[in-house]
Amino acid sequence: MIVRLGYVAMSVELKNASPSQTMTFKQFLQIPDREAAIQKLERIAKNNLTNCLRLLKHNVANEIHFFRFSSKLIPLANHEELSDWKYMRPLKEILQEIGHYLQEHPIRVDFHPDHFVLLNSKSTDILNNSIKTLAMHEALLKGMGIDPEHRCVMHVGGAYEDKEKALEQFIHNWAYVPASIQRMIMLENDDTSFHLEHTLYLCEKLGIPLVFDYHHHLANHENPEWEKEWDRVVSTWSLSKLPIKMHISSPKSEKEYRAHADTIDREMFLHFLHTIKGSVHEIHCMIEAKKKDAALFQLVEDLKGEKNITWLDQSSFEIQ
DNA sequence: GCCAGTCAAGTCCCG
DNA sequence: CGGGACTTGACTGGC
Repeated sequence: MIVRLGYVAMSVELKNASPSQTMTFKQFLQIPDREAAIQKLERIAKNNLTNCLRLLKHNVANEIHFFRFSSKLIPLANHEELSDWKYMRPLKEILQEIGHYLQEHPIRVDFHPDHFVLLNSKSTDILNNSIKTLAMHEALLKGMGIDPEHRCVMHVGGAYEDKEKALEQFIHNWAYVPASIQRMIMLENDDTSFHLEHTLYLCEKLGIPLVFDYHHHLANHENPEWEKEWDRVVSTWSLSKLPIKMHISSPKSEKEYRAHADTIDREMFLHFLHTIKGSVHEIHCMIEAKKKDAALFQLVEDLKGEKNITWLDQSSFEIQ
C-alpha cells in the first residue's frame, strides 16, 4: 500500500507566507472610502494566493504531493454587505498562474471550509450562505483549472438536539444543493456530534466519499471498532477519480483530548496503517498537527528505519 | 517586540 | 432565553 502525506494550509518553515491574511468587517467599515477598502481586500486576496503559490513551490521542493488550501483566501468574500463585490475578477491571473504550476507539478489540492458552513441547517439563510461559500470554493478551483470533484471536505453539521432528525435534514437539504457543488463534497466524521456510522449513513445514501478522521473517531464513537466499517469507508470512494484520503492527528493531552497536538504520534499512525494495509492500493493521509509541515517532516523522520516501509520519496512510502 | 485582548462565524452549554 | 465558550489564525493596542 502506497501512503502519501500532506499537510494543512500553511507552513511553519516558510516565513511570511500566510495564505490567510484578513480584514474583519469592522476594519472594513473603518475605512471611509469604500472603493479603497475593497481595493485593500483585493490586495489581501491576491497576496494570499501568491503565498499559496509559494507554498506549492515549497511542497514541490520537499516532494509533498498533497495539500489543503486555506479557506480564508478571500476575506469577506461571503459577507452580505459586500454582495456587489466581484471578487473573482482581480484574481483571475494569479489563479491561472497557480493552475499552470499545478499542471507542471501535480499536487492533490483541496479545501476544508470551516464549520460555519452547514448543509443541514433548517434555516434557509444559513443553508444559502453555506452554498454561497461553497460556490466561492468552486470558483477558486475552476479558476485554477482543477476539476472540483471531491475537493471540499465538510462536516455533517449541527446536531440540533436530535441527530437522527439532523441527518434527515441533511438529506432534505441536499436536494437544494446545486449538482456541481454536490460533487465537490466529501464528508468527515466529527469529534462531537456525528460519528463514523452517522457519516457513513449519509455517504452511502447520497454517494459522497467519506474522509475518515481517526482522531475524531477516538474522541467520538458509538462503536470503537472502526475496522469493522472500514470496507464501507473504502466503498464510498469507488466512484471517485481520486485515491482515498483520511485525516490524521494526535490528541494534545488526555485532558484536552480533542485538541490537536504539535506533532503526530508515530505508534498510533503505524497501528492504523497496519490495520488497513492491503485494503487499498494508495491512501493519502492529511497531517493535521499544530506544527503543520514541520510535523510532517518530523513524522517522516520518526518513520525512517521502520521495517516494512520502503520510501518512494521525501513524503511517500510503501508499507508491506 | 512581546502579550493580552479582539475579531468572525453558528452551535452548544450553562444559568 | 440570553450571554459566554468554543476554535483558529491574524491582527491591534498597550507597555
